[in-house]
Amino acid sequence: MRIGELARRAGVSTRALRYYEEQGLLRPERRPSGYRDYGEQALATVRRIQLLLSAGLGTAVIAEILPCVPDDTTVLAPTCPELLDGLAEERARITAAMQRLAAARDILDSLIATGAPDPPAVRRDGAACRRAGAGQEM
DNA sequence: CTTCTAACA
DNA sequence: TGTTAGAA
Repeated sequence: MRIGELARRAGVSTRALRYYEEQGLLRPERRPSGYRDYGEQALATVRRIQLLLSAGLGTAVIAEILPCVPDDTTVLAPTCPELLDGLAEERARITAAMQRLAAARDILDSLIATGAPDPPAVRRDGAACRRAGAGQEM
């Protein structure tokens, strides 16, 4: 199948499919026309890539994991031991990130609790108060 | 009409 | 990632 069909069936953009290829996650064949030609198994592969991406893994890690997984598996079957170690490390990174975010939230909580603007927000410089968080990209 | 590459937002 | 130009 060509890229458009795979994109529709997998629910991803053609842009993503070309990107996965660039990252070494997919290796479609080429037709004489230069068009990419994907096999049926590509659909399962893309689904696995999506699953791993949603697990927070980077394309580099996924590129290592994919070849360890049997093509016929619905999702991810029990895999190689060294792979499990890598996944455990990823889990640890997520745990660490959660703790950093929790710490950041605690600081914001204290700032919010402290600044009860009963006496209307008065600023000596008379400048306008900007809304905190504006332009935050999350 | 579909895809390709490359590049910009 | 989305999008787009220009070519096939």
